[in-house]
Amino acid sequence: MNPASSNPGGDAAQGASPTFSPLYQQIKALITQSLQSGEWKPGELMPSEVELAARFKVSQGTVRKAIDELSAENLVVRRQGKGTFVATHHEERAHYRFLRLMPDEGVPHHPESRFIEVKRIRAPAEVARLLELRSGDAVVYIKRVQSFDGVPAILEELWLPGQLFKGLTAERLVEYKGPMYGLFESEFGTRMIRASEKIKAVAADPGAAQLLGVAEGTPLLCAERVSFTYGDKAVELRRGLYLTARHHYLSELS
Amino acid sequence: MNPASSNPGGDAAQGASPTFSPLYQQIKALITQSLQSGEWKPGELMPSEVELAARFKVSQGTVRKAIDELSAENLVVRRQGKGTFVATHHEERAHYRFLRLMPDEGVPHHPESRFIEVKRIRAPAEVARLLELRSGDAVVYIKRVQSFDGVPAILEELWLPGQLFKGLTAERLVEYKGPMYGLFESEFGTRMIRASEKIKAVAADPGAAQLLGVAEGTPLLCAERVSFTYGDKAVELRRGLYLTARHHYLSELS
DNA sequence: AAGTGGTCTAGACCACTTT
DNA sequence: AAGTGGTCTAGACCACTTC
Repeated sequence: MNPASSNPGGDAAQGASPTFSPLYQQIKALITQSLQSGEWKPGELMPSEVELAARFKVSQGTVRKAIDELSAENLVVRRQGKGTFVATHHEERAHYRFLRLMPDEGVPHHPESRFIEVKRIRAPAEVARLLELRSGDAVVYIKRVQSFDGVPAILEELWLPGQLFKGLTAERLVEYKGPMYGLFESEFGTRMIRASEKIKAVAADPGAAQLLGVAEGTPLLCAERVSFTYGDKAVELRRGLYLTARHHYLSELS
Repeated sequence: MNPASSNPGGDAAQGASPTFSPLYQQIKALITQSLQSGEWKPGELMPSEVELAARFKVSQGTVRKAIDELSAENLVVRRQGKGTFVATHHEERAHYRFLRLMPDEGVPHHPESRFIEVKRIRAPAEVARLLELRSGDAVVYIKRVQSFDGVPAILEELWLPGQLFKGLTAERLVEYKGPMYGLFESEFGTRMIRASEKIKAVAADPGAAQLLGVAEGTPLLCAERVSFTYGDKAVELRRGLYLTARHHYLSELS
């Protein structure tokens, strides 16, 4: 009678794929598609649960469970009495999800950037492999130093798929205020959803030592990050060297 | 009519506290108490949702939501068709939740331990502060080296509240096979629920260099961990020095 | 007053496991 | 066949926000 009871037969418009999934997972996938396609933009209010339930012809409870998971994955933000909003990098609370370097004392705050180099190059083999590109594809290369209160603490290199970041120039980076992920989201339509970091301890080479203002051989924390957007697509490679004299990398094991 | 509708008045046996919480949160707290008290032990099967619903006089859906959260926090494990089990450190899948050092190549596996020192001491001020003890309280101090395939990679020091780990000796540690957290859980009734790590890069001092078989000054990753049991009570301080030549610390940002 | 997400209930059926 | 967790629905009421 109701549409959901036909679920076991596979009622969704997903084509005749051999995999079945619960209704709420199918709804979640459909909502994710709308997020990815930009039907609702970052920061915007999404349709209410009741509207979505009507649109997908399922009960509100099913939509609710789908949105529950999207909320847990930080793709959307629920606000009681107001509605559900598309998550955005343009808010304080989102900033520290990807910035794990904390001061040993005092409250966290944002570093200032100084860009050393911004250019377009052909992807080296290693970069291409991690970004799932072909070796030689165009990538944007960025090198910058970040400082807290004028004291350098982070030396960072980034590689971004040239395809996705066509108009990215040094000027845009310099004039933009706020975290880079905000720029990527607003200007290039690419939102970072999650990331994975591999961390090592290394000795500062001459170049890093000079830029960070420390002695050659100083132990630095090296974090290699691969960031993913919708559909687990890799869209950023980042290698950061962190000076941990007065800061630490915070990792919550839960 | 039904017991839940009296919720807004505060129906639970929590005393006349000024804070109100949803019914499922109260149920969650009651279940957590039973877990903490050992009414159901690690690895054991818990009562079914239907039984718990009857016991607490709420609907199955409310118990379900409570257990959903406990499951998300890794306090319990659900298995369809079988039931809900109390989480335990005695299973492969639980081991890598607190062991983040991964080999750069190949599949993760467990290190072998060699204990350097095990003794009872008075807590230094810094240790006491982090473990929320009084300075001078008894603590168990452990120092060990861990190796992968015979190659040293981790130098670790631990401080544990003496109160909680009364019978902990070097012999117990040496004869016990498997992760220390399994020993703590089975023999001392203390389960680690979550932990917080502060990570820095440091230079190997003479002692560390000798034990890890590297040159003095070699960059090492230093992870200072505070672990918590039920009720967010700190019960372990651990300082690990990791050799990251062939391994890395894995951090998922999500 | 109206709309939103948040909680709670009750009942149905499904998928999986064990007896 | 019986029991378990997993999904789905429908309806009620609450807390919060806005008009």
